[in-house]
Amino acid sequence: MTKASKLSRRERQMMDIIYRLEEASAKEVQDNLEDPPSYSSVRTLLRKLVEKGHISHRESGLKYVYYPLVARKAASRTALSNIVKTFFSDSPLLAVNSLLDMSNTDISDEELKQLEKLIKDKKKANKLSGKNLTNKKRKG
Amino acid sequence: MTKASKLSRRERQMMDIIYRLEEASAKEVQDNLEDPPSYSSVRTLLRKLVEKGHISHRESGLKYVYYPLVARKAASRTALSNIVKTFFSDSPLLAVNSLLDMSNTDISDEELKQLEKLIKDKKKANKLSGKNLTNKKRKG
DNA sequence: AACATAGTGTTAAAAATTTAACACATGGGA
DNA sequence: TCCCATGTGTTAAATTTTTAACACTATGTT
Repeated sequence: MTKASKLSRRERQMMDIIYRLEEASAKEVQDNLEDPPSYSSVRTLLRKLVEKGHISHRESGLKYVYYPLVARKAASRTALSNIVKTFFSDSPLLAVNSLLDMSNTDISDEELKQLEKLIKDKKKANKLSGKNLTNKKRKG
Repeated sequence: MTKASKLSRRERQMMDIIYRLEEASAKEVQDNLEDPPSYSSVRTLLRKLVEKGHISHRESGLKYVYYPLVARKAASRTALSNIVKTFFSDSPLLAVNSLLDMSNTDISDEELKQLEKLIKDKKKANKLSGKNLTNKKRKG
């Protein structure tokens, strides 16, 4: 029953665009929509998203620029979490696995090194908090 | 313009449930919906999803059991790919990072080891295909 | 000043989604 | 056999979503 789960199709598309671009004018949103409706329609929907509290806008010169009210990071976590629930039996690791698989040639050695470092850090954190006895799941 | 992106709100919710449960009867779908509508409504929507080619059903005893026509794995990749585009500037690695962060205490040392192995394998694959010169991105 | 351009807000029609009412089928028990 | 519980399919009303028409404001240009 998350907030995002109540978005209609178009609203969802628009939110995605705004998140992707960080912020966007009505025109930009329209340009990025598939099967874009009229400019007028786009503006109406944007206003609706404002009313619903999903986005806000500031004036930038003559026009409005819209930006999400829930920070990108938080929103991305929610989105990931939902996918993990839906497709990966609630196991983030399985999702990571799939991501690495997917992006096969897209991950350079450089990046893999970074990732290894990240994992080492996690291990360290595990040791410190002494939670690595077997397979404990916290945070229910 | 993906198939899934055309789903309406309810349809999306239902697809998620079916993916999560792998397969589900109308009753199960209804039970898992938030603000569930009448049984009759659920069935109508399910039939619509069948018509649109998103799911199919087989008879199981007296009732129908519905299952997705796009395999879970493929669907999950599409979903992840969209999130990566929307929230992680198209970088799978950033998404992995976030997943590891998110699930902080939920990943055991055991799992981290598995992950390390996974990464080693990737590195090996990189070497074999000789794509690790600097930071090449393929698959545009 | 008159006009064109590029914005905005309001409102309502058109289309799609969502819901449920009704009718029919089958199996099990009184 | 007759009824009840639990399924299904068809259809249409209710609601929400989507779209665009229209009216307005401000800026820059001739």
